[in-house]
Amino acid sequence: MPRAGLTAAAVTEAAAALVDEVGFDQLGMGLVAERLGVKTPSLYKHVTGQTDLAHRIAILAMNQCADAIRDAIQGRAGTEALARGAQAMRTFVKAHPGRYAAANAARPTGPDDPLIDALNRVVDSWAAMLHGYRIDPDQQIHALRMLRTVLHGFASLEVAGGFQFATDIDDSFTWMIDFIDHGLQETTATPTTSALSPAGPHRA
Amino acid sequence: MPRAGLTAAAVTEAAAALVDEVGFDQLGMGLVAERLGVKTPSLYKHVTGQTDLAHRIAILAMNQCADAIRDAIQGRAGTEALARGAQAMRTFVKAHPGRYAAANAARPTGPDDPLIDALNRVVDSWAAMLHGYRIDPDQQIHALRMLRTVLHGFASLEVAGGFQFATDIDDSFTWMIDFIDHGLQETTATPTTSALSPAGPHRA
DNA sequence: GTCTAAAGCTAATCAAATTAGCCATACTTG
DNA sequence: CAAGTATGGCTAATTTGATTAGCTTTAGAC
Repeated sequence: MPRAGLTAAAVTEAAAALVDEVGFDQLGMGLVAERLGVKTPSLYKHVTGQTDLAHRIAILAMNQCADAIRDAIQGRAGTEALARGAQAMRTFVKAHPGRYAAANAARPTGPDDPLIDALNRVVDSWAAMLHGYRIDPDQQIHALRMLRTVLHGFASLEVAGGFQFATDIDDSFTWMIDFIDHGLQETTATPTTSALSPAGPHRA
Repeated sequence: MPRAGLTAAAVTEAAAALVDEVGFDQLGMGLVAERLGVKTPSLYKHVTGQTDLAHRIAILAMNQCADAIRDAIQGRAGTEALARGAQAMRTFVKAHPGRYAAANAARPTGPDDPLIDALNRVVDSWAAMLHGYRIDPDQQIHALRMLRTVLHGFASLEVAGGFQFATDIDDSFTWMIDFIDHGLQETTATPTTSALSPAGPHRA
């Protein structure tokens, strides 16, 4: 009986492709093994178990996502970087819903978990996109978190089928990014009244 | 041996309390039964299985969430309604992370699934909050989706521990809501350039 | 006071992940 | 090139947890 020549990376890739097709909640060792033309226990020679496998999918996903965003915003800044980066993110998630779900479910196992690096790569991309705007340093962190929130929230809702039967999701997405873009351009502008804090707008 | 006097609702409540404590991914029939002082198979007299139970938790969660928001925005409108509704949402999710996760994982089983009503109740609350702003009818849907995106995204990231070790999450949240509020107030104002669409700002 | 539907229980079944232990393969080294 | 060894993959066994079968007893209806 010939050997399959598997590796941890190969198993992870196969599993990632699987969850993109059938959904992350359908991940199973049996399905992965079948897809690789191998018996289930063989997988344990490459990954320690299903938990480990899911974790590896998450790391793969975040690194691929970070790559996609980096490529999209190459050299651009401000409005254009925001628009392209956001679109790249959304495109990635739509193409790979399963591995994105895996990434959402994953939790770092320790301080030196490679998942942390992968997540940071994505966040760094968002931060790079914000550099084009003249944002008060005190507000940088808030703007960055808003960006994460919006992009993650949209991707998450879309993958989960939250926007049911709607055909104009694309319009809503571009509208939303426009909204953010305009707001960011005015973040350093004249103060008005604040919704939650009596002090003023966009305080830190 | 006396009877426990269970009911589908009681089982669901117990399970919801459980997942809020140990996390939705730790939901198990055994743990729920133990908490109710009953043997595992007894639960099947009230729910058809673990899938059904998770679904019921989701419905409970969304209805409770909708109630909390409704109470928070009682009679208010515009900026104030936005601020209070958003806070109510976040407070609920922080207090009940497990059932919120259940709601995220749930998917309607059909057109008359009560989960749909529950979800709609929440969305209706967001819509009510927007009524205070003078938003172009064509843009209402986009603004509503943005609101969903932001509130879900923030709650989701926070529950998942996405903002690690940060102490000023509250500040970021209020900042973000302020940002949205200001943008919404200007949505009907003078046009500028658009990030993604050549036509103009905030188009439908 | 019986009678019946439903609640809980024990015991059995099933599915899926995981572990144990065996054998063949493919490098490695003399 | 042959022998040695670590590793990949397999079959068989174990474990855990959900689910089902079938029995027994309770609690409300008549």
